[in-house]
Amino acid sequence: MAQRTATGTRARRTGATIEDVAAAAGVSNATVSRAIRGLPRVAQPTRTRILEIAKTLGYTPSASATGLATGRTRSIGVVTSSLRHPAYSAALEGAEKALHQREYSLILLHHPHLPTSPQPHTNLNMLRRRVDALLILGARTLGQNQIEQFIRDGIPCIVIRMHNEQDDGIQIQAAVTAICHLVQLGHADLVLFQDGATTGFQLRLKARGLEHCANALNAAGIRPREIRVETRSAAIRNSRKAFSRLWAETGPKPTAIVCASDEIALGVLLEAGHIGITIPKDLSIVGMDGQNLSEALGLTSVSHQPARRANAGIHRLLDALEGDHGITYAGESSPELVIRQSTAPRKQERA
Amino acid sequence: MAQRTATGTRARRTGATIEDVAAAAGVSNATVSRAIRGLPRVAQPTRTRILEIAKTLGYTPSASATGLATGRTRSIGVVTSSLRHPAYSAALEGAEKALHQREYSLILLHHPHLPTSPQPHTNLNMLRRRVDALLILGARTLGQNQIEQFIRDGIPCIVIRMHNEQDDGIQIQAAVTAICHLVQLGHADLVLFQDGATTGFQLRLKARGLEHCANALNAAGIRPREIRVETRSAAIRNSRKAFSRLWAETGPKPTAIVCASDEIALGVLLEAGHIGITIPKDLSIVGMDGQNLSEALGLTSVSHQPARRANAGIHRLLDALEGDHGITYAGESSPELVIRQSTAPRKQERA
DNA sequence: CTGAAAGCGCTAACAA
DNA sequence: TTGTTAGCGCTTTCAG
Repeated sequence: MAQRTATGTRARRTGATIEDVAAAAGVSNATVSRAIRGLPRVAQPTRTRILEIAKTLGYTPSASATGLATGRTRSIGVVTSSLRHPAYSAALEGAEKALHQREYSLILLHHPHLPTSPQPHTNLNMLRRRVDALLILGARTLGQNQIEQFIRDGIPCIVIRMHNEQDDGIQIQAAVTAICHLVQLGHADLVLFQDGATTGFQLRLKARGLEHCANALNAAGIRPREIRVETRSAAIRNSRKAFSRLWAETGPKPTAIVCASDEIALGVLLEAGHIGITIPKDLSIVGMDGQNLSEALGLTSVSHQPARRANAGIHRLLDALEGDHGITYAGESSPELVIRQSTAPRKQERA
Repeated sequence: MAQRTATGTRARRTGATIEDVAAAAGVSNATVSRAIRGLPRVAQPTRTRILEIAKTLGYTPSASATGLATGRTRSIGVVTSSLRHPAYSAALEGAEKALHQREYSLILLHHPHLPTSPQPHTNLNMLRRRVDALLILGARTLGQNQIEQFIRDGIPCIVIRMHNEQDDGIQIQAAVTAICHLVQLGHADLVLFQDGATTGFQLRLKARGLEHCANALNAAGIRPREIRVETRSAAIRNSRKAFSRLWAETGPKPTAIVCASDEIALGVLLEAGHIGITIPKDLSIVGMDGQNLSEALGLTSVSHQPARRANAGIHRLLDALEGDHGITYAGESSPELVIRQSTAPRKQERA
């Protein structure tokens, strides 16, 4: 029997220990340990008996003890700069699923990055001896130095870039995907409703080494107009206004619009409904990274698949951890187009 | 010096231990332990020196070792049935904040409840010896038996009810709040856009012991009409249709609408815009539990404040844990009305 | 195939 | 004020 009377008052009611199981089964705790974890050197009948007794006693190994003995906590930290943004939630869900499946636990840390003041590594320290590895949601969530610090401490890190960040390596791909879809539908007069922060589309194409893409568009005579929507506050309202203004302009109306976010798309949708424009007959709209909203609205959109990417990230992390090799850098999965009801071929009536 | 060469191959690079600090400071590890944790029986100069050395060495206590020694993991499990729903995200955020502030870590578990098949306590077991307590998001997330099981094991649990559940104890309060607001604005012809699952409003009032409320409404000649919107799929679209149908009816139009969810409100808003109804001049709309969306839309709404409630729940849990007393059952904070731009006094033109 | 024993890093009496 | 010591519950050699 385990001598449950700790050294004083620190007795805390705790479940059965490995010793209880060992005693009940008439074997040593070493054998129980092997049996429970499915390790080889245990006779089949012994194993069966032990497992049964363990179940009867409701035995669950103590994470702390295992952790102390093995040096691994079997838990992974997930650091995110947002819990409200749907894309981050999706990523979190993807990570949770992978972790749960592989029987790791997920330690969540919300670490919003205030643009001002390079806040010190606040309670990131808390993670140091608590997790085996780190999944970081958002490229700007942790500083490069902090990440290197962790890695130096033997904690592997993977960063999942999110689309709403300055670093638009993903966003630009998504825009290209959306445009391709529209061009295939015959649209030529496109306008891009961009997030206020981003720089010119054509410029970004080139910066990303996608000149061929820019050239192709030019060759086809397609030169998307760009409109900046201030999204810091009241994205929806600003988007409505921008669309209203656009539509009031003289000259030919665009036949398709690509929106840099769900909010922007919603604003366009609302105003279009108000003006009496029928979607997608009169106008095609593509949203971006549509989570719940664009599905509910029937909005065609291109998704960055945060859930899938975070999921894959966790698997890479755990593979590295368990295989004792470095992290493998699988190619990021590219944005995926989900076609719903807001896009249609261009009207050919008076072509 | 800590003898870092473990019993064989299990050497895993790990940071400085308490012994390293003790050796460097020329004291025993017991003293270091006291110094670091701010316990009393340490001389001030010694403490200062130790702290400094600890910092230099980058010492962080091992959670496993502390856990094993104290019997408490200093981490709390948060079980949620949804990571996508904004209200759950908000609750998660609230919980995370409280936990972080009190230097606990949050172990996240996603446990969607499939209505079918009473799934066994899957990997809930994983939590058993990993957390000191449990915060459960959603009344239907865990079975009563599972919760009792945990409590029997010495793991305190608190359940945070969420508004989108059958148990509408909160939802009904919210509806009452919304109606009061509208009545004060002079509205008398209200309609409730309800979630498909819920039962009659008046009935629920009575079931909740709110007869006086029902009576007051009757006395004032206010008898809200109720419309069920199927929200299982395409809530927004269904809500649009329902509103469109309502408006096409002959007879007097309602002057205000209470919506049981954001999606429903959005549907109404979209269709109202389409028909050419001006909000709030022609029609007042109140949403529910508006997270990001209703703010962006300028929708007046009543919030269940999941973040605040989860936050408070965590604090109660930790107080109980640290004070070694039971959980105190503070009254749930009631729904809060947030007035934005979608409600206005009833037009008095032809009264 | 099984057991004995030595830790993992920290805490908390108790003694000094 | 500080040190000594005995664990916390589990893993993992190394011997049987």
